[in-house]
Amino acid sequence: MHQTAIEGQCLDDSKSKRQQILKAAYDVFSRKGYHRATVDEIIALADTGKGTVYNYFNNKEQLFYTLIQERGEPFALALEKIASSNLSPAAKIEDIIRLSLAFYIENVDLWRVFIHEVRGLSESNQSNFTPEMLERYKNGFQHIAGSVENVLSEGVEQGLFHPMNITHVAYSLFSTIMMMVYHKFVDTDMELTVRNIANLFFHGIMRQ
Amino acid sequence: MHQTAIEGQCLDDSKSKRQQILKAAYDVFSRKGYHRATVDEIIALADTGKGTVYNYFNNKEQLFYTLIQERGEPFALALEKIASSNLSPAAKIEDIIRLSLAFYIENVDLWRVFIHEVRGLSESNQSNFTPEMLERYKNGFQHIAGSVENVLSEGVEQGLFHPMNITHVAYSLFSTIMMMVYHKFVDTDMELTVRNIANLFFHGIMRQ
Amino acid sequence: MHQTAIEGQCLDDSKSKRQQILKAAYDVFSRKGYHRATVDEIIALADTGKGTVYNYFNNKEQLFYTLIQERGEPFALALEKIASSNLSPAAKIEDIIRLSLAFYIENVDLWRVFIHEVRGLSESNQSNFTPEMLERYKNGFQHIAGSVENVLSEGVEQGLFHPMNITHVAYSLFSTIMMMVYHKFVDTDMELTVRNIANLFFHGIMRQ
Amino acid sequence: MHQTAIEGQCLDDSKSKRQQILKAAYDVFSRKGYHRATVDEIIALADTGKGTVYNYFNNKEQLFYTLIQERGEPFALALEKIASSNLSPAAKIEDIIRLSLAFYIENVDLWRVFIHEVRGLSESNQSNFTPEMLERYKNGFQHIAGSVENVLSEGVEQGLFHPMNITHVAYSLFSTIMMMVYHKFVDTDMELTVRNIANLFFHGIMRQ
DNA sequence: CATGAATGAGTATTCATTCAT
DNA sequence: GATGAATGAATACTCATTCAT
Repeated sequence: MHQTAIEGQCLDDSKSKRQQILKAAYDVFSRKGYHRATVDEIIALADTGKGTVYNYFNNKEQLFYTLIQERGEPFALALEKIASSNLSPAAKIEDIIRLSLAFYIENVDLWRVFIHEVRGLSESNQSNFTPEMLERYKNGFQHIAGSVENVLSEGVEQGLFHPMNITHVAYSLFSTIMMMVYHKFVDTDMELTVRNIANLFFHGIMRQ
Repeated sequence: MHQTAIEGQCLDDSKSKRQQILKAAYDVFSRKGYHRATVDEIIALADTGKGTVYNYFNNKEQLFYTLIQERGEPFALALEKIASSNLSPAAKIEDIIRLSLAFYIENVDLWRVFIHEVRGLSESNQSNFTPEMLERYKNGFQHIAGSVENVLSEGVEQGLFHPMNITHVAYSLFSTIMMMVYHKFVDTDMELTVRNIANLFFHGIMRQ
Repeated sequence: MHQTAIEGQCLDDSKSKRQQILKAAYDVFSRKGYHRATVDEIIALADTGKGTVYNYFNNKEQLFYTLIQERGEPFALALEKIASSNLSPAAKIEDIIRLSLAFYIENVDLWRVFIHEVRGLSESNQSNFTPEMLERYKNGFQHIAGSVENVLSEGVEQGLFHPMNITHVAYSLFSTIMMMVYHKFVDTDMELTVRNIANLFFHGIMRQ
Repeated sequence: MHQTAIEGQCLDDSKSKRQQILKAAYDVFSRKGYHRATVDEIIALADTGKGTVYNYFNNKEQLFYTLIQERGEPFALALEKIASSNLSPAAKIEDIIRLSLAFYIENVDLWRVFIHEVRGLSESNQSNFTPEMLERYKNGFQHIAGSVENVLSEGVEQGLFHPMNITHVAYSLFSTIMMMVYHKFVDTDMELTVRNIANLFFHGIMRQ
């Protein structure tokens, strides 16, 4: 288990232990869901000792949420960047669809677990999440949906979109995107999928 | 708990035992999710003995899926009835939205659990489900979505709807409906919600 | 593990499971102390399944305190009976010494563990002890010492004993008794030990 | 934590490291008892690294017993000095009571832990204690009690004290002293407590 | 010498399932 | 059929100890 320090990669070694664990945890949580995932399986995959996991994470729950956080934050930031860019609202929506598809394809299993498990974890909070952080997590992609709402709002103001309940519509878009990934409906040509979703979302199914 | 064995009510009793268990199971599974739900809590609520559960159901898993089946089947049948009615495709879609909203409102928690759990079923199949049953469950609302696909198909043929991938669009509709319920976005005036969803689905967000 | 129900002792069987566990727990706790004692060893000795322990007791801690309670209560009652009898104070003291010696000889190891562990268990109270009960336990033999205090008080009032701090003296007597047992100083002729302790306690070491 | 290795203080430093650890260990063992005490907490208090502890002590157990030894030896020596002084037996006893009270007040928590833990040492002897050392420890204050026995013996020979089992009586005295400290019965005016104990010990409770 | 990251043996506890009554 | 006492496999987590730097 102790690395026979042959090569000179020792510098990032300690850093990589944590990364190894996170990577393994991602695998196992995605495949098994939160409850069926066992720490034993994670350490077997991470090729590490059981105690090491608990050196880096307080408990299974925190390991899980660290994973979510590390994966979700860059995505949320990228979304915000699109929303505040100079593109037209319609172009922004297309970009958002494209980015979201890519993100969910990468994280679909973990995200599904997250969306499911985040309920029912409020009380048993021994993790060191501040209540605010927990709230943020509990709202799931609410934070993420915010960016879309801004774009929709912008489009309505410019008279490009119909008046609407922007929150509902934003969530509708995301639910469709997640569903497409979830059911493996995404074409190998992702651009095609982007256009299909955008089309449905922009013009609906009805002729004229 | 101990039946004061007067008489005559035995038939009723044994029948209702099963129903009591299913009702209790619905409550507990909905509130706790599959893994956090315990047989102990279910029998406490059902006011029955632990062994009795195993007289009617092979195991916890089968109890869960029996629940799904008993709740889902009437819904699927009602959908089929709408799909094969004489209404216009658009009117059918509206009826389907209305019916589905009502169904998910009634079953949101259990269904959420179901959608989640059905994934982890492939690997550890110690249950006595035939592969076909499993397949049917794994497809989740596939059966249900079929009815919508038929309506969409009909609309496209009649030139009322744009050409589209009917499967994708059908699932998109359902994902939006479920999301609306899931996030408690449904108005007290349900009819308003029905119209909003139908509007978005028929005409999209874009003006003109 | 399931008893091949040959004989007709089935009636007290369920009762005896609990008793088997308590007996085994007594053995192990006495020998190993609270922390070194393992549930595994207890069940091995009790010839029972691990779950069975948790059917009867909430956790290791409660198992331990149940033991203490079941052993200590009869002793406390017997002491009270002596204290409120018609004997002379001196005769009561002798009876108390005799009874206490017998009790500690029987329970020395468990009691030593108890006296030690009772500190530091106040906070982690997930057991279903009421705070009052816990307080009673925390005070150790305070309850028990009360009976002796009453007898001493009586003797002082009758002018038989010197004025004294009755609490301190009562505890002194018990500490001597426990120490005698603890160090296995008790003669095979217990009556001799009783007289020796009583002599020291009544007249001290100094001539005249 | 990281020594800014200036110089010259290395000798002092390494010496004080050991002392820091012993001091911290005393604190933690006293507060938590042997089992609940963790090496992690000790090093946090000692402001040192985990490995350092194992440079100076073979293991947790030896750290504990080193502590006992370093604290107990000066006390034992002081007792011997009193015993072999020119004072009268009664005056020696009073001095011994005074000294012992002071010692136990200072070390009550650690000593309580020690008295308790010394029992569980026989079975699992993976420590590097020689059997003789172990025996010495197991006898607890036997070494200490020896001094009192000598004084008692002296008093009996001089016809000042009743004939008695000197070992039992010596232990009785110590058990009372320890109990007084243990239960925080010691007056702020310690001299009063000394006199009370001496009185009880010399003359007993009975009038005449 | 000092350090602390890595380790894994050891443990309490849970809970689905069985089976004798 | 109904029951629930008994069961033990499964699992998260702790913490003393090691060893490469």
